[in-house]
Amino acid sequence: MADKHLLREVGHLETRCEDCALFSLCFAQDLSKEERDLLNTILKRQQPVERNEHLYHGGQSLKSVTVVRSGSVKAYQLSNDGDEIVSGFYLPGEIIGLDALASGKHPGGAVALEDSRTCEIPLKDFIRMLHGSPRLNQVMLNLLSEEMAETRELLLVVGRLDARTRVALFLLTMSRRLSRRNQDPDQFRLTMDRRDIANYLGLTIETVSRTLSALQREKVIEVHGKLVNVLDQNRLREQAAKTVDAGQQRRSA
Amino acid sequence: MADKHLLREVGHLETRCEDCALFSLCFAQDLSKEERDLLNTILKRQQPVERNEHLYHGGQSLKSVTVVRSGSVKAYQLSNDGDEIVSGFYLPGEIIGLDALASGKHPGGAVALEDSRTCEIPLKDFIRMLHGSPRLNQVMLNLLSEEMAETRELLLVVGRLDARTRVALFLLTMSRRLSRRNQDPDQFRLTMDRRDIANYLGLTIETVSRTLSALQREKVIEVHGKLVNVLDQNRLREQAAKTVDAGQQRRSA
DNA sequence: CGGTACTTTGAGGCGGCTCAAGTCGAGTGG
DNA sequence: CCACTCGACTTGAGCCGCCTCAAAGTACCG
Repeated sequence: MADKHLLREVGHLETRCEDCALFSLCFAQDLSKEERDLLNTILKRQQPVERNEHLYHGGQSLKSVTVVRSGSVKAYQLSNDGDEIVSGFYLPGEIIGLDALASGKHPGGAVALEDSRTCEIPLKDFIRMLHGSPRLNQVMLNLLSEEMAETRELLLVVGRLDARTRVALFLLTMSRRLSRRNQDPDQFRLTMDRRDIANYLGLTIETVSRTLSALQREKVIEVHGKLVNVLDQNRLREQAAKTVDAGQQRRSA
Repeated sequence: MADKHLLREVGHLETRCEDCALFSLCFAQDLSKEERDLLNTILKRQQPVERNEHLYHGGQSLKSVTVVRSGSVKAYQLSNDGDEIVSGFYLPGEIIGLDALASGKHPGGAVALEDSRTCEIPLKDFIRMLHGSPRLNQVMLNLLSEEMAETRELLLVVGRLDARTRVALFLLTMSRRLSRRNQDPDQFRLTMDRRDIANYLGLTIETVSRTLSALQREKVIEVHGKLVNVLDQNRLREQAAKTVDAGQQRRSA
């Protein structure tokens, strides 16, 4: 705990956004030089979050705009009956909790999947920046509608694709996102457990596990717990592209 | 066609936003008086759209911000394999195609489900207003994140609930939305066909039909083609609230 | 009225859920 | 360092809901 507070202080002293390794992935790159200078003075960098620690809870009011600096974060909502619905996973460079921008209240919660760090802009400062910068507004609208597109994509995946396709798509997406962060696209560690994956994909734990095993049997991937080794990108892509057609579902259209 | 052009002209002459019957449902109510005065001068009112006519196609660039004035509209996206994915239905007072605000290009298309009318703000004018009005920015962010919340809701519905619950929720939602527009919440006409409903809910036509029939057999509703008569709001709500638990799915959480 | 598109209804099969045992792996205490 | 434990993951058997395929019924429009 003492450590933590120490680190929070140290954060201020760190690099400027322009020098951050994640700059090319961060929304800060879309700002003008002046805006970034301002940002550099107010940004609280490298805030540590422990594994399983909440960044915020559902219903809580938005305190700051948060970018994942390292580690990974799970976002979820609660259904009417209190079930957790995993709505997304966030990797370094991505902004968390944008959906609270409008109402000022987080519709769901966010938890660190591993020890992580974040950069935070206090809401007050952020709002002030928003008022002064049409460009920042544009950037935010962009981010929101990007996330919108992603959610729509997930809608398609979760509602209409068979289990094998969902899992394949999940692996591919993770691979792609991780590789943009300088990790090996063919060998990575999933930071979330099977429960979270299943929940995210709208499947059961058992089905996810079985599907992973099947893909391994077919030498498309290798799995050892959270470690994934993609043996055959192409065939994995095929699985993901089958989109529908096979199993059930299709008609419509 | 001649008629149509005539009407487009006449549109300009109509009422001001403040006098519109839909004012309380329209985003215009959130603007300041000055902003609204400006809006009144640039808004193209009551643009007619024929049944099955497209408001825009996927990939097309955003020409104007559009509010449904009367009738109803279906929004859809195309999946990789060209399947239609119905992403929403829009009723009078609702804004269409906001998800194109960021990129400037519509990710999907929109078609009128019946002869309808719209109010349109040419994009140029709208952008100009955005630059001059932090408030309008806020309103837009609000609308976008509202739509985000809705899509997330749909995600839950489509991915995790059984057919009966999905259909019940759909009916309830339509009922609620229509009643806010001064229509009888217990007796209404669905403007979309079974195919669209099924697609929207991630089900097949047959399943939707069977479910409606079942609800009718149980005297919860009465259906005659597109006409729906809710006989027992409470029991319909029960069906929708069962959320999961019954059939399959649940675990997670 | 005949055609076409939409809707309903039925029979059957399959994917994924449920329930129920394992197996594995990391952390703990003897 | 090993035995133990507890949670995470895997695997299997069986069942159920929804999809598929097929055909009949119904409404709308020329």
